Amino acid sequence: MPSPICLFEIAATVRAKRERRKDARPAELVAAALELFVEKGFAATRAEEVAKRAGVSKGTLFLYFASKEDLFKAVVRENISGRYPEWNARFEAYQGNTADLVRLFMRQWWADVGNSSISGISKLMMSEASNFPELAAFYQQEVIEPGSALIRRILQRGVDSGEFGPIDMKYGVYTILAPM
Amino acid sequence: MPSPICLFEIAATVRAKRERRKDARPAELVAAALELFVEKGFAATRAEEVAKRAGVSKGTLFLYFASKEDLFKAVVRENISGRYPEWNARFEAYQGNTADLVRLFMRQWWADVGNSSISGISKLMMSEASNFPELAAFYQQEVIEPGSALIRRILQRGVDSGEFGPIDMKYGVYTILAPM
DNA sequence: TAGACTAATAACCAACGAGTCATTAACTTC
DNA sequence: GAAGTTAATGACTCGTTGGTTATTAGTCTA
Repeated sequence: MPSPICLFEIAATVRAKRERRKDARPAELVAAALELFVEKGFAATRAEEVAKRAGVSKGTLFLYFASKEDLFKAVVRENISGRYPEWNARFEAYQGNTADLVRLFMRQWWADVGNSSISGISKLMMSEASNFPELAAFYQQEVIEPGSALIRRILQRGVDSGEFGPIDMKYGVYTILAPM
Repeated sequence: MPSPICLFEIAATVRAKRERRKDARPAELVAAALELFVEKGFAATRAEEVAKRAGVSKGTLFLYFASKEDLFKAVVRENISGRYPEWNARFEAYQGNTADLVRLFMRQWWADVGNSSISGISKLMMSEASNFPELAAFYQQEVIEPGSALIRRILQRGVDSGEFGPIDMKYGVYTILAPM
């Protein structure tokens, strides 16, 4: 008697059970977590659900991430703060005038973050920060501060080159950051 | 030896323990719940916390409300849908031109809802609707639909009296509702 | 193919929070 | 002030979820 056909196995994306793919798991888990966190919020997302969407068991999730908060941090690093080095490098290398640089920067941000599901992460932090002070502090120091610093350096460049008048840096940074 | 002074009893608002105030409890619980729901969201707010802020035990909360969702519904009724009858009556009684009525209506809404913590409830529903379909349906039918109906009647009045051109009602309602 | 190594799992545990209920004590009535 | 009524409590249950671990089974080497 032939073994019965499992409908799930027809889907191209389906994989055998208990497959060992150590190097692919973290990225897949982070991707699943991003989707679910944005969709339902951090607190409302169940660890087991993330695991299921990534095609593994809950135990496997905790094999790669020490806690749910740790998983969240990985999502942020992978999608936001991990991009700062590249952005910083691009800023250092830039040759044109600063007004164009500001425009370039904001377009880049929109393409990489604002226009995708990643922007949901910032909204998330806004509403859940009070319930997860640990994560709020992490986000502040890993995302907000480096981002502000980059903007400040760009503005300072404009001031130094005489393109911009002397700006109050604090307000200048907020002016750029607010629409984001 | 005189009994020691309890600092808490100095505050004017503090009340004796186990006070029996059946008629005041529901309103106090609803007020506490509104604060906390807006502050932390529905799911993240603990029933016991609401009770504590209202100065009663958790058991007392469930003496007056069958469930946490029921408490939420009471908050919505008390602060939003409960005001529709008055608003409807004011609309029926209104004598002037419809453009002014629209302005009046929006100012009223801003004064009663938009400008206070109650507007937090709508934001709340937006983000938590997917996790609490029961509440989403309630909100839709108790708040959104009557609200839309009222706006529609106001616009229809303008069309009937010849003040407004023939509007597509669906878009007209959204145009008013969106900024709210 | 036997055996070592380890990725993956599923059963398990502890903490927490919604909702319940037997008990307590504040009022009312006689 | 004794007895009856009921508002209020806090200790309890039960389901859920973050996190752990003993066991299972792929993979690699000899």
